[in-house]
Amino acid sequence: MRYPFSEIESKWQKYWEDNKIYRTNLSDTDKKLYTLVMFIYPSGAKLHCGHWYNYGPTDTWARYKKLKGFNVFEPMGYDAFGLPAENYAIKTGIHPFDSTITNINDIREQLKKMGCMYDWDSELMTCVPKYYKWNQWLFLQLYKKGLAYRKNAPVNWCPKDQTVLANEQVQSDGTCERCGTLVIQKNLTQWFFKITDYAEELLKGLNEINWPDKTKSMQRNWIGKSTGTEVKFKVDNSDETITVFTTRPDTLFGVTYVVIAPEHPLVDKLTTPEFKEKVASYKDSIKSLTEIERTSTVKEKTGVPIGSYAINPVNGEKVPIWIADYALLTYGTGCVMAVPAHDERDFVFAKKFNLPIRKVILGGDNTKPEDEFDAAYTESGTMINSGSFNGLASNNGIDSISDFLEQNNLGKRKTNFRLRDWLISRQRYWGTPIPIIHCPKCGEVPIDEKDLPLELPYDVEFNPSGESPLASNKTFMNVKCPKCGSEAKRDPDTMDTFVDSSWYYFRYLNPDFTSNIFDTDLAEKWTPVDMYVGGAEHATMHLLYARFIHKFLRDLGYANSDEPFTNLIHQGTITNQGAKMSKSKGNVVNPDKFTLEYGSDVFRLYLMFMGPYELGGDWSDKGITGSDRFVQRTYELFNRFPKILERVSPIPKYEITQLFEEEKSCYRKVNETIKKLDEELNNFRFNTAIAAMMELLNELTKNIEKCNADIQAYALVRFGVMLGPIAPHLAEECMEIIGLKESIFKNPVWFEPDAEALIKDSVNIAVQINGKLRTTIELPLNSEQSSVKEVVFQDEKIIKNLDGKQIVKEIFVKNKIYNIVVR
RNA sequence: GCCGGAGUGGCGGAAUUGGUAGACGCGCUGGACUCAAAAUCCAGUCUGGCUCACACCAGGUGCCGGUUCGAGUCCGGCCUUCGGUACCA
Repeated sequence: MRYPFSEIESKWQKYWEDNKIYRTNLSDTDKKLYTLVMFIYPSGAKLHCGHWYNYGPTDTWARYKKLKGFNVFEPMGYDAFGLPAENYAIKTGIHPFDSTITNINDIREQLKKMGCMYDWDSELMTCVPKYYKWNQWLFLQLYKKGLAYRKNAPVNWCPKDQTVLANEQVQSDGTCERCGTLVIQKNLTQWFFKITDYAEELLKGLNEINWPDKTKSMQRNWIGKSTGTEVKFKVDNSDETITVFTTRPDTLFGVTYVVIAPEHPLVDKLTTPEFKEKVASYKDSIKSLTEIERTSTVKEKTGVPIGSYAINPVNGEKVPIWIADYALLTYGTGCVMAVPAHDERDFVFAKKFNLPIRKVILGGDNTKPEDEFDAAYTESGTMINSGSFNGLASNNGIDSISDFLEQNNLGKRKTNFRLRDWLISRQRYWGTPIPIIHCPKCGEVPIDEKDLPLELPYDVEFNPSGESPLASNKTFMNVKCPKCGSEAKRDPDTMDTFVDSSWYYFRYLNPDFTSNIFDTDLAEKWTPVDMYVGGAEHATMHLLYARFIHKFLRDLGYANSDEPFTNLIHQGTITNQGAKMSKSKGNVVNPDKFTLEYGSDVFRLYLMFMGPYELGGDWSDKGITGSDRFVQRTYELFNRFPKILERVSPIPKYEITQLFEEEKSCYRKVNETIKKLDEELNNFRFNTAIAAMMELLNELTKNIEKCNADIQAYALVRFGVMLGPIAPHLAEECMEIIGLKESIFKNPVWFEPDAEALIKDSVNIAVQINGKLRTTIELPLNSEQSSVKEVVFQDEKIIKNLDGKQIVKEIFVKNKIYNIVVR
């Protein structure tokens, strides 16, 4: 009979739900295991293959741990605020709240049909006041500590989505992470979270977590710590001082000009009258360029001198001051000392504008002071042309010159980070309102915590106008100042949705908690998250923000750990014809097609069997029949032994030497599979785990009929339990068929392999001549060299191959090879 | 440019510390069952040579070189490809 997946899957899903099999007892923290997947964005596109690939295998891991006796907590929820719902509303007129709730209801049904062991009592969504109230609370705590602040700054603006974006949300080609539109720069007053205060700790903490190296290194690069020295250059005929940041103070004597970012406030002050016009027109010319064009490494560098001169603090030399597009206002001091001889960018610039190049380091191929360069020498070496520092190794020169500068108050050591503060305001409707009132008299006034939540009004004109939709809602905007009572305005912006996701894992523990952001008693016991699984695309966004907020909450006394996610795994990306699946490309594969035809166990199995989990791969449904056949054959196998457990009770261990051949073969394979599966599942190697199960099925199909009933029961029970994580519905059904009375997930059990069954009595030894395989011989396990040798030299093929040759050496590796080296 | 991952049959992919390359699955070929088909089951399937067949021989893990008795695995130099990043002083 064909496996009736549809009835059976709904039967067990109902059973699991009715019996609350997956309700986690959070008060039992012995062997607690918090397994989490990145929560789902409830778009109209519903569950796609990528979600399945994330959730299915992770649930297999969670179920495996559950059977191993862990108290597993595996929740699911909805990252429900965000742009797509609002864009959908603009297009269709359907309110974001309504479409989001509809989508959530649909997606919940889809999720339940996947058959994951989610604790549905812990479900949460971010778009409801009982959740986002705590975003506002969190904002206020950050505000109190000076970590939430407003400033006017050049920001990334997406013309299509009509909102600002964080640096992290702008892709490397300068386009919007969400919609792919080219991002432009705008000066706006925006809210920031001061993540930079935690830069050093965010960097150090990476050493303490078990995350993919790639992700850690991406975060390291993103944080971009750089240690160097700030050097003060006096300006000739002026009281102003230019402070530059350099990582190479050892090249200070090689400075031949100084560059300031064109937008730097000093530029106007230092431009001499005769250069005013040139400078103004240069600034105009780069204004029209986007940040990306301006900072493109391909583009030729441009710049103009501004007429004044800076004085090198170590040698008193006057060098011209330039403005150039390659100096960035947002990094360091916005001013650069240029050393063309030892910096690539300065070199190219100096060549182009005929500025002097002075060598101060010798080393490598660069051995003669008078030789001309065709490229900058950026390595270390011996210092020359550097006054009293001549002859010093430049590596030491870094310290010596820094010391000199600090002692003479000409500069100081400084650490810079590439990381910028997190821009969190968005000029959009569908998000958390910012709990600040702007009073003409008192300025920024935070809302009193007891007045939270500040609810997002339902009736809002959300067509994009470049202004926050909330601004047009008078009843929302107009408010009395809580401090002085005068007419004031609310902040019209909403928060970046990454604020929602930066602490949601705490909230799952009790999503209905009302007296605080989350239940801190539970949080202390259950966080950090033990295993977090989600896409690598969040490496420098969500995964960085969550670490920051976690540390902040810890500092408030709300968490007792330093990091939110102890272990992290990224599932690979499933592509279609080489391209990322996306609605706009029209290459999205709908999982329903397969779950309706084969059932969710088969689909889950197939996704896991495709290849290594972290690699992903290109979608193809070619092999899904293989997973289907595995399920069919398994079902048939169990149906051959109905209620066998009511007739016999296998003992935990059999003496393998007492079994006859087929029994021995089944018994051994069962125990080998337990061992293999244990290792593979534990390490997210689902493809090889399933291969092992297929091997076991092949073995049992072939030999189980010939075994005694107690061995049959022994094998089937183990096979069924191992099936539990990888095909849960099928496993429950199979176990019921053979007479188990209760769900294996209600009374979790996992079998240990019988060590004696894993020891083979004979092994194949490869016999090689000069490393080339000539034959294999079967011998008892652990045969010594002398006895192996005896057999080897009686072998016809070996005798033939050795004919006329001189034996130089023989190499023997026990149970593996016997290699004869000849001449 | 820089950082990281990946290159193995027709395809997805397996291979402990270097020790029998191609597990498992798909597909394909042949056979059984069937009036026939589907499904299922059995056998074969890295390439080339030779053979009725078994056997046997040679070659083979992106390319070139090296270390070693022995390299898919280690080392050096490339090529292709997929991610990330973009003048960060």
